[in-house]
Amino acid sequence: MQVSAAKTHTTRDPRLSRREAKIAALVSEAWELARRDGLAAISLRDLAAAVGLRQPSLYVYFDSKLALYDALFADGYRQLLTYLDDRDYSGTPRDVLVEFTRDLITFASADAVRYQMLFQRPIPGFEPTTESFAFALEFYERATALAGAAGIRAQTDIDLFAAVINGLSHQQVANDPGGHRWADLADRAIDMLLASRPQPT
Amino acid sequence: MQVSAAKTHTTRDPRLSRREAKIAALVSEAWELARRDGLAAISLRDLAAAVGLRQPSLYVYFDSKLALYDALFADGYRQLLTYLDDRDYSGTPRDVLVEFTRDLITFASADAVRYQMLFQRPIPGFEPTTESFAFALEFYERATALAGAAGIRAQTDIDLFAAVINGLSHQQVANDPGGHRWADLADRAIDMLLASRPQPT
DNA sequence: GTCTATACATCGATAGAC
DNA sequence: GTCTATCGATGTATAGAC
Repeated sequence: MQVSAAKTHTTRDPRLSRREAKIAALVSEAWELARRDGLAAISLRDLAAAVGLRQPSLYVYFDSKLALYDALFADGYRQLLTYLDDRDYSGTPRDVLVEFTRDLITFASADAVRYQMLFQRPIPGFEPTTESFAFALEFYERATALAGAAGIRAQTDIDLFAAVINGLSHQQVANDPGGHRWADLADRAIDMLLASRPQPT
Repeated sequence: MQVSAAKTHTTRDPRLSRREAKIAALVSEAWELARRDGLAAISLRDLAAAVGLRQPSLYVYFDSKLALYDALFADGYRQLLTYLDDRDYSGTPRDVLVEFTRDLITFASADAVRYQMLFQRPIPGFEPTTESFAFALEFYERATALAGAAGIRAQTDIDLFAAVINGLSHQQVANDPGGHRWADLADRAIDMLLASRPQPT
């Protein structure tokens, strides 16, 4: 958990990789602070202190506070994609979709603040950059691909699917953080979604 | 919209009611500011200026900023309950539940910030007082009563119902504010929920 | 109830030395 | 790349006159 990479690609340049390691440490500490005080309440002074720097030194690594949020956004989605990579989905498309749903709820439930950042956008004035948003798109493509394989293809079907996944995750995070009360409803939820399609495949 | 009452009961004392009118105006202006800058970014200076006061004068009406948030929380639920009161639900329990769901999504969609305050709790450190939370409980009782009448009574059924309603509202607010793309899915959502119960009534 | 004045903390960001 | 020093803004809250 919380393992992060500052960039997608690796590099051999020792100067660059040291910089990236520092950025990764800053991002990791920022998650820590956000879990303690809330995302919006992260203070650059606290963050700097947590890694043994003074606050102005952070501007070497982030142009602004919004740039830090952008790094968190990208990092969160990178964590999500890695988490999904590490799972191997087997079985019928229906079973795969159930597993995927359960995993997603579990991932959300493991870190409320991260869930907030990825799916609720609670920072007024923050919009992810195109680069960071690409990770979000990658996730949505994977999700719709799995749903499509199980027969959820019409736009209204996808809308309803998205709403149910989102609702389950939210209830899990808000009312039973770290638990699995709503994650356990994943199979029922998928079955009812599949059964509700106007014209079955 | 945004019509608010500072207290549930009315009073004949002209001094008290003037005070209440002022509080209501402050709450209404606070919603306005929150829609502009976000809930967490409400500034007491701005709020005071918006009603022709100086910032310290607000402390005559609210003991602290959290007290203002508490007033907003209570006001939002009062708006929701009033909104539901004004609708007359007729037909089968299933039809009533569909209407209720649609209304809820519409209400949420009409004001993203209000939705945030009532259902997402985005202010770190803010917890509603028992008095204000009573309005929330009143709402949840009405919702579970309507769901129960349609046959949603088991805890897992209620959990799934809550997740679906919540997910539909969230998607509506986040992706189509003011629209009805997810509100239109209410009847399908209710039917699939009713059909998914392990043991039908 | 409203005001002025102010205390006091915290914040993001910049300038410039080293 | 890191630092000290500091700016300028903003924030909540209180004291005390009127």
